[in-house]
Amino acid sequence: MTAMHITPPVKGGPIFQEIARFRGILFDALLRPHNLTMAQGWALSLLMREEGLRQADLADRLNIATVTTSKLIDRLEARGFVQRRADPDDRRTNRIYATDSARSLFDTITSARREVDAMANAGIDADQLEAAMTVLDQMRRNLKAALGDRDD
Amino acid sequence: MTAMHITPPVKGGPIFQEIARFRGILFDALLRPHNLTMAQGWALSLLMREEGLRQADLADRLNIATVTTSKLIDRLEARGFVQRRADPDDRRTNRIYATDSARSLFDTITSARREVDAMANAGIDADQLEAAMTVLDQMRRNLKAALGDRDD
DNA sequence: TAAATTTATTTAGCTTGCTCATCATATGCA
DNA sequence: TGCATATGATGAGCAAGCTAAATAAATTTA
Repeated sequence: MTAMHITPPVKGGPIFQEIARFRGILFDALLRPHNLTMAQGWALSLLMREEGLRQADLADRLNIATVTTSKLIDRLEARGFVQRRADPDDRRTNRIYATDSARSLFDTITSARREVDAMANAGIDADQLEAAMTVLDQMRRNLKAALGDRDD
Repeated sequence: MTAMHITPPVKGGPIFQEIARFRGILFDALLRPHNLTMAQGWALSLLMREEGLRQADLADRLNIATVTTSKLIDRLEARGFVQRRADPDDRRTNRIYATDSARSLFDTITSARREVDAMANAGIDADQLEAAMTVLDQMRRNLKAALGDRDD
């Protein structure tokens, strides 16, 4: 008989997808009462710190495609959290500004993030967590580089 | 004057979302020539190992909502990778079977996963990687528990 | 047995994200 | 100056998730 082949439990598995998804569900649930989502929260956090970003800048900061910012800003604008203003020096460009209504949610967003982190990191040693985050940061850089190498 | 408050670079940041998304883009690009996506690949991998899973079983294994499996299986079926068969003992239930066409892609899926892992893990010490994965596994369990606690 | 509850799947509708393609405007080079 | 190329935003269309709600069938309980 041939060597028994026990299929291993799919080494890496979709663990990154799962963690991201679980975090998103919890985050969204916390923000939902404020008519906000996690993705919108990340975008607003940025826009509160950097006034008048262009959509392309925002895409760059969030590591998403520029086309994705279009509809994201549509929704933020529809909810009254941002304004698009024409750039006086470049007629192609929009400058995005967070409204006061958005700013009033800053603490909400921050504490939702802390809450999700607390749930995720429960029972994990601080040093091990720190080391793991360092590894994750390297992964992100590796993957981003791999994405860049695709077309350029 | 009050203590200067320098906004920190958003501690955790959306690093989990970014890694998951980057991995997905690379994975999808590798599988695209075979008319397959990452999510479909994970599902097929499972269905090849466990014949005749119900849709709810599949959802459970993949940690996705049962409603999500519905359309996922629609697409897999449309591509000829799976078949839905009626369960003879329970008329509510579908049993899902991977086709030969799907089975012929097993190696493709496996090597795509290896390729993405290789890109992500480049230059990372094996022990550190192992330790990080252990931390991630704990995070996943924590988050899944937190999700379960929401309604139950 | 009949009614109430649970379970499996699906439909409807939303959000996020992608690729591919388009349009308008800037910029750079001959 | 004038054309070619690059850039900023958007539109169309698809995939994968979700929540909420509907339907049908099975199971439990009164």
